[in-house]
Amino acid sequence: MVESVALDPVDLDILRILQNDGRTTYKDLAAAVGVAPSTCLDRVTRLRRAGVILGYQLRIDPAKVGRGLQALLSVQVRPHRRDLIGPFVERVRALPESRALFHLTGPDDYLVQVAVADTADLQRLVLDAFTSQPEVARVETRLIFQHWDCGPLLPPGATGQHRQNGG
Amino acid sequence: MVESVALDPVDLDILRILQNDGRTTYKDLAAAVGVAPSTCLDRVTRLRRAGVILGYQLRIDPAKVGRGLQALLSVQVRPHRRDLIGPFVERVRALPESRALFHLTGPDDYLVQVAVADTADLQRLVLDAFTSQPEVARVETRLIFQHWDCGPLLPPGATGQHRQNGG
DNA sequence: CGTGAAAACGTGACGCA
DNA sequence: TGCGTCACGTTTTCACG
Repeated sequence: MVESVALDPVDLDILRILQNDGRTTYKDLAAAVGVAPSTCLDRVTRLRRAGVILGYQLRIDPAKVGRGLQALLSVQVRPHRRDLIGPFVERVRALPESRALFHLTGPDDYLVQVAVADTADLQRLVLDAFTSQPEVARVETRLIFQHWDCGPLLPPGATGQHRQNGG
Repeated sequence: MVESVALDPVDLDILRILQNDGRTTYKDLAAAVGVAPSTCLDRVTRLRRAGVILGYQLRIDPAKVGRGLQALLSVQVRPHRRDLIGPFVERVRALPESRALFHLTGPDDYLVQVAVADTADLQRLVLDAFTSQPEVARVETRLIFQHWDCGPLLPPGATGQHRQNGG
């Protein structure tokens, strides 16, 4: 089990700011959280080594790059055995249309978020990459009308409320 | 109206690299795509103004900040009227546990991805923030065993027109 | 779109509470 | 032990060809 890392209020502030703008300079970061730039650098380096910070990612508007339609595919993989679901997961992850993949409890084993050009492109994807596969028992397609990325993962005002469990 | 922007191979290369590491320096970017650093800066500035680049975001390991459990909530909002779904969306977006929110076709109107500490926390969230609301007709909770963020949004080898028949 | 220069920044070493 | 001050190498960024 992954365990929580002890995070100072300073760490939380840094994470919160970097979530809104990952290219914030250490100088601005330092001014915002009230410490020296070198301290910020030290904190960020430590957070990255601790695995709290996984990376910095660019957010792109899918519609602007010819992927104006998004959908969710609920997929049943039957039989649900390791030797089948492993390759299935890898194949789905390798699709350029895939954006996210969830392994879930419940009757629908997997949920795949895909971004395509249009409905014809979606049909092609479902037929060619999913229903044509022998291990795929069922696919249910739902279009995404609208999609919101919710705010920062850290609670906005919880500087210090975080459980700093010693073990 | 959202429209695809004409993207050079250079633009696509830049986007692809920045998606893997949003803090890549313009110098490294320039060396990777084969243009001058100032040109890279110009391209990125233009892409940001065109709305292709939405922002730079830090990726954080939820488990490391006390959010080791994730779930998907399928929510029916009835009646499905604007005056009800507007506030519902805003309320869900404001929850610190919310990570993403989808408005979908099909019987389940909304899908909410949440990150919580444990099952007790999840139960509290479902009861207090969802089933207690009058407009929420039904909530179905599915735990997320595993979650994959899929590769770059741009097709890996499509240096050219982004409208390309993949095979 | 590339070149070059100036300003700003990242990034360590060192000293202090 | 952790933080701040300082200095240097690098990067960003702009005007110009």
